[in-house]
Amino acid sequence: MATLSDVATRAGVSVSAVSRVLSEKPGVRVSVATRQRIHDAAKELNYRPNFTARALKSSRTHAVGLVVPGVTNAIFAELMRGVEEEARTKDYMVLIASTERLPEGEESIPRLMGEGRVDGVLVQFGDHLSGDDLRTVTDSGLPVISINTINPGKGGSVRVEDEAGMRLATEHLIELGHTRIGYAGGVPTSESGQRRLAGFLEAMAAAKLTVEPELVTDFGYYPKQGAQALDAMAELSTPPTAVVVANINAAHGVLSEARRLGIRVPEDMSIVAMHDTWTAEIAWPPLTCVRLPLYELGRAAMASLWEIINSGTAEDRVIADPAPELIVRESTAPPAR
Amino acid sequence: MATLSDVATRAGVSVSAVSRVLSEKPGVRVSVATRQRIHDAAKELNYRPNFTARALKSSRTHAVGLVVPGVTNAIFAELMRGVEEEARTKDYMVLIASTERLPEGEESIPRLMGEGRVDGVLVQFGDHLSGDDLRTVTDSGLPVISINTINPGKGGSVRVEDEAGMRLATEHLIELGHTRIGYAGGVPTSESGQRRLAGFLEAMAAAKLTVEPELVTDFGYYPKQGAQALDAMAELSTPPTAVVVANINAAHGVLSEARRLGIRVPEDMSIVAMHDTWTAEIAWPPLTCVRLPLYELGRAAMASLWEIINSGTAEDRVIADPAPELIVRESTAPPAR
DNA sequence: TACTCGTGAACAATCGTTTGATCATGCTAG
DNA sequence: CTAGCATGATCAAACGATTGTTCACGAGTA
Repeated sequence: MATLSDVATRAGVSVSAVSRVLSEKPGVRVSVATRQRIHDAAKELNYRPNFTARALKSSRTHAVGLVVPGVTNAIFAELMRGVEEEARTKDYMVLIASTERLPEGEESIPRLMGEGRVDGVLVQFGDHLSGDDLRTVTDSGLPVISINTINPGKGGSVRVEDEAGMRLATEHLIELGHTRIGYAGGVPTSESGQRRLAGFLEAMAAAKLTVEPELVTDFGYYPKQGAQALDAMAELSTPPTAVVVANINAAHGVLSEARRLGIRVPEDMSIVAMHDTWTAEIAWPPLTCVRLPLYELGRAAMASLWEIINSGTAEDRVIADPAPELIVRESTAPPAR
Repeated sequence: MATLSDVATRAGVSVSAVSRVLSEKPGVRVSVATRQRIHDAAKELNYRPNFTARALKSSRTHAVGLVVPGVTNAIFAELMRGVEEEARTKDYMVLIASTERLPEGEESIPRLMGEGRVDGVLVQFGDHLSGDDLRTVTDSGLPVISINTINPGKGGSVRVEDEAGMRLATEHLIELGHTRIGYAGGVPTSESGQRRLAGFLEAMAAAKLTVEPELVTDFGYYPKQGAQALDAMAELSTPPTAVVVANINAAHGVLSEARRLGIRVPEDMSIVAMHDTWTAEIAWPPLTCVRLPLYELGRAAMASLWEIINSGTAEDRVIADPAPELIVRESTAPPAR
């Protein structure tokens, strides 16, 4: 690896001259001739600025951390793609820190943040939003953008229109003629989970439909928990004719469980799910979903983080463009009647 | 952020004393009392070594790059989970670099590697293994482990038993009684693609079955290309009664296309796919798959990279434990007869 | 001629750690 | 009583880049 001083020697100038020329700051006084020699030398040696040195001097690493509950799900993938792409335009790199399967007493989050490895952090706590973790993150003093959760401390947040999305999903079922509608939600402590439930309740109320407590579950966002939710509803004396599932991963669980129980979808029961990932299309029946702009959420999150890094200002943003959209596939139909 | 010299001041000793004590090198001569004071001071100030400074001095960043074709697929997720977990045990961080949607002339790979950001790189080029990219990577002088491709230059590689896996899949269909078996493969330039095809051909040969060229396609590993493959086979005068699909993502495409064309799986056609991800279970019918140890592949890749970083030795490894395993679900059945 | 001023470039300190070299001290041995 | 030595700690030079300050030189002005 060629260093600045290698280039300097080859060009016959001082290190500082090289630094100034190559960093292209406005207002540097260097003659055209030297400038040229420096550029030539740099090219010949294939010079690349050493990132660690630069980071040490400037205390900017040009890297951000992305803390997510797990990497093996399509929702995360969409989000991450957005983050990655925006990061690229900002000349940033993304370090993934998954909180999945963290061994007890694991230190990776504090370490990621405390050692000056990153300029800021994007946090999406999933169902298991641990108070401790959250505090570690916000207390670190690093710029933080929290995804789908209003940041309790300082720091901005970015989220999607969960309520509107949920309303869309619920209204779709109502329009189809369903009146006995179940809700399979996430754990109640999660903020976005609360917003989704609110959206469901609003839509039901607007249609003057009653919501029986036994039809509202909150097991969680994973396939197994979706299955659990369906089990709970199936054993009721009169099960719902349609279920709104607050997360597509859980919806996949609902689907397999329905198959196991001999419940036909959509003939016996309609299913509509939150989030539209590519897995919705490969499911059977293909899932009717509400598409939330996850990719855009990722981009916005990274953009906000960049802003707060560079200007110190944190804002809470709601990503409303594109608006939540209902994608009708084959898991919903009018009630059997 | 407290620095070494902050700690030194508080403990009333020199910076070097602190450094030596905290880095716990064997054979440092420091009195118990001083040692104690240093530890106390460090704790009180919540000292954490600055990563950039350390990296600059030691030219070790304790980070590795993971270059993958794309992040939005379950195969990658498995792999990455393995890499991540192994990295954690080695006290390393993982930087993701996706080659997906790289704008023309994008420099992110050379930059990732050339600027001393990472100590080594894990590369998995997918279908689009670009010669240039590969060269950039191997020429950089950085430790490199290539995943599923024997490294053309120096540097180790790590792969799974593609042939054996493919044989397993093919034999399953043969045992079910199929004789006219199609093969939907990846692009022919990929090494693992060649190995898979070889495995298929071996199994067919061993059973003394003929392989008609028109039944062997090589469109690629993505859903759309799987669909293409099925289209090509469906328009033959006598389509195959079973198809081996060299990648589960492509198999999902095959499945939807089959539905579109009115081909029932497995009644009209059996499908067996390579790779067993969670999406196999949510598909309809659930896909019969061959499970390759992708998670273990990830771990092994990271472990190998770590070795080459620390000892300079590169080895080519084949991950054979656990062995490829056939997971029979509902996409395969005896031929219609 | 002496002075100022603008220009182009070099000097040198700094970021936080690591680490070989050095030094002060008290003790043992000759 | 002093040379020799182990011990415990400090000094100081890096690592590679950035950046405020200084310097040398020639042109322009009084």
